[in-house]
Amino acid sequence: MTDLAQTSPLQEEGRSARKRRAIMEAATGLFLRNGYQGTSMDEVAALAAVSKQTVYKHFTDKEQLFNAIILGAAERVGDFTDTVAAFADTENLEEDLGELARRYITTVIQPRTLQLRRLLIAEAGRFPAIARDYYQRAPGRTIDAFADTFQKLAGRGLLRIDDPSGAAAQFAWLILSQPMDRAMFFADEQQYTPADLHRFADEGVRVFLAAYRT
Amino acid sequence: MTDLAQTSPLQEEGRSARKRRAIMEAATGLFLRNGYQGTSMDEVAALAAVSKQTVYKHFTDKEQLFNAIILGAAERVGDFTDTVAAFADTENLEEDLGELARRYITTVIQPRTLQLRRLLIAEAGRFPAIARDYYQRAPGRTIDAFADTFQKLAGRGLLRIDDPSGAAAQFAWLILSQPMDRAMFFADEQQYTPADLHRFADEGVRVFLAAYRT
Amino acid sequence: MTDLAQTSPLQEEGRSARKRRAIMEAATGLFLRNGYQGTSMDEVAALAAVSKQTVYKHFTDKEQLFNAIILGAAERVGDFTDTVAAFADTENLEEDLGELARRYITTVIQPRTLQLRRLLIAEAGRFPAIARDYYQRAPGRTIDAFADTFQKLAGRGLLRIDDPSGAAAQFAWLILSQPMDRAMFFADEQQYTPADLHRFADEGVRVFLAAYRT
Amino acid sequence: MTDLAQTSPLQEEGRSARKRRAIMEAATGLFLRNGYQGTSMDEVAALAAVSKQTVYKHFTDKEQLFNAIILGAAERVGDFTDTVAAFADTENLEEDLGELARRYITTVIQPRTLQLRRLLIAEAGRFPAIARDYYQRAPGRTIDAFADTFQKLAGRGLLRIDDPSGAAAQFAWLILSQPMDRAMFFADEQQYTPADLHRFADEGVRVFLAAYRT
DNA sequence: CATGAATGAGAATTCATTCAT
DNA sequence: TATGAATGAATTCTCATTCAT
Repeated sequence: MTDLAQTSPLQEEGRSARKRRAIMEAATGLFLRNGYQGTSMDEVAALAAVSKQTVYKHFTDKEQLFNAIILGAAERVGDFTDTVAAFADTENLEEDLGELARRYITTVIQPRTLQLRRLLIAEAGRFPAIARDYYQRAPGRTIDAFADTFQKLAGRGLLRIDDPSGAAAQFAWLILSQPMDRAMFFADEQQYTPADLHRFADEGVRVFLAAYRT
Repeated sequence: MTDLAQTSPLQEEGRSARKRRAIMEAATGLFLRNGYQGTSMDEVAALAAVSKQTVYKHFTDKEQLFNAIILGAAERVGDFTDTVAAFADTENLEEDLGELARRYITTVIQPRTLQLRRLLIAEAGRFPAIARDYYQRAPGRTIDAFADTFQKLAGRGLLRIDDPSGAAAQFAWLILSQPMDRAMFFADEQQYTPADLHRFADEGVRVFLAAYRT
Repeated sequence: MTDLAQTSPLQEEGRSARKRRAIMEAATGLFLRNGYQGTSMDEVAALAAVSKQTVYKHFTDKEQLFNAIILGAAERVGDFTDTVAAFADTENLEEDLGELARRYITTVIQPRTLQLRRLLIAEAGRFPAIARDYYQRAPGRTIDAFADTFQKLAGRGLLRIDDPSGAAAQFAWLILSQPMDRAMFFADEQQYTPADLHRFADEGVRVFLAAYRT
Repeated sequence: MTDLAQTSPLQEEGRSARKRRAIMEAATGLFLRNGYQGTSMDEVAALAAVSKQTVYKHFTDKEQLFNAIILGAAERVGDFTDTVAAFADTENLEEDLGELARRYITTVIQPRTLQLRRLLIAEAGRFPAIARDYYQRAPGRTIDAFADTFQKLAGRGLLRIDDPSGAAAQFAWLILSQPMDRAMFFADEQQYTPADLHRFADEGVRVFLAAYRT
């Protein structure tokens, strides 16, 4: 009876939606690990424990499945813009920026995000539109948020900045580049401890403030 | 032996070596453009204008061919270490570092290098050893050279640096990150003019010196 | 029964019969356009807006569905026998035969009829029984009617005919062959205007009468 | 040694050409019997006793194979134009035209030709270009030859003809229609004896001459 | 040694038909 | 009764690799 209840029509999520979710989860894992060409529809169906037909009924073809997977994964990438915007009101520039940087790098340098990034770079030739899309959203949106915030801080006389966008990009990469670059080339291994990441954040903030603080 | 002598007695490079080169050139282009799985041995043979058997005579299998291609392409990536080392004797820190940065970014941000980088990131899961190898050499070696040079400059009292490796990495990425990141996601399009690149170099140098100059 | 009554007590045609009709209409169009193998049960169900199960409830399998479609379409092919029989009483042989021929060709050379003919020829190997059946009815029945009528006209001394069946077949094909043949090979295009068809009819009648009129 | 001689390089036809012929023969039989969709590339390879790869190396895809088969089969359809042209000099109109008609129907009403015709009609929707092509050549070319010859005979005062093309078409179909039509709907069975065919020819000639002889 | 053919598997996709709900 | 899912095979086409000539 309990078992039956799970599949009963009273559930909010129907059989169909459940299967669709199973397919997406399976495909996400496989695409992220093995890439587009390295993932077969058979594998997806098997891992999702559905028939190939069901996969094809939910997603017209492999390309559409890939698209859906990427969009889904990209959505789940944490949104950091609000946090960045809030920082514009800081009363303690150095400390708050340090804290922001630490949270930023900790958010971005996560296995899922890095795998997604690697996958998109790998498939940029085959799926230019998807790559472009992702590029503009992550970390593009966050960098834009930084640019806005830096401009406000410049308005408050706390920073001296000519080109907020350029400065924001410099800030972001000062913090992220080293672990990100390493992660791109080391697919499987564990990468960095939180302490490591904090150090990158702190060093990046130090350099940034040396150049841009009034 | 007599037979062979008849066919190419005067050639400096035997038929075999010539064909090997043809195969490598064909495979390099194809792998860089289409990736590992996107390149078939048939295509390689056809583009090199040799038979498939010849390909397999020279390279045991597709994996070995890929290895050879990557090593070959990586070697051809410009060596910048001497230039960096020479800079340790500078009499004009700001100007010379600016010039160095401009040459650095111009060297690195080249289609071939970028394609190679994308390819390696794409195949990092399938070929961890190759990716690791490349990571440590390029831009690793150049960054090491920067680290050495920055330490010498610190010794000469021109810079104030605790962690030369970290500072070198920051320097490199301050300059390269933005165009590099963009290039990773935009496979085909033209990317940046020399003037654009110079601006990245100049801005990077400015920030770096603000943080590290005595 | 009570339950059923609730769902459609007033309908003349039950839900079931309506769906059956929808399936047949959908299948007819698809089979005629795309052939037997070119039509999938999925398409049929989708176009008829019913579930596949419903299709299978009404028609055991694809073959039976095809059979039903052909029979239905063949029935709808215009019956010309009465018109032909009436002509036996003509008082004006040449003129009435011309008129008859014009109506004959106009009736036969119609998209639906031609598509059906092409379909049956295409599937004659797979469905010999159906093809045989259709062959004997259309235009077989009409030709038989012509044979009867020609014999009567011979009895009235208006024609001189030894083999009424043969003469009837000659008459029919003298009129139909050219546009029919063309239509078989040109699946999509518009074929002939009414004026064209009338010319074929007139020319056919002229030749026929030259050979068979007393 | 005898066996080896068959495959020696001294043969005019190389291995490759031999395989190509084997594939075409196999495919011709299968396509003619089972149609385009009813024939699988696996079957073709198996019947030709070659690997699927070999099939695909000779013919890019199924469509191209089909094209080649049709062209080959259409070429082998007997050319009747010379015979028809020679008839323009006849000294014995009725007898020679009868003889010509008998040879004509005997040539056309042959299993291979009929199968090819049925196949082309079946696939006219999928391959309009091929169907059009065939239509214009066979029996189009022969009918054109009849038209030329009839015109010459009219010039010699032996026939009275306004529209040579129309008369030629009438002539051809007067002779062919009945067995052709039957053959289209009866895919497998034996159809007509030579005597039957001669009767169709004679009757057709009789009617034609009644209408067109001076 | 090098070319064409073969192998044997695997990929994407589709189909007719049948369960289970 | 009718819907979505499942089944299981088939189809077109490609691939890496290996023989045979």
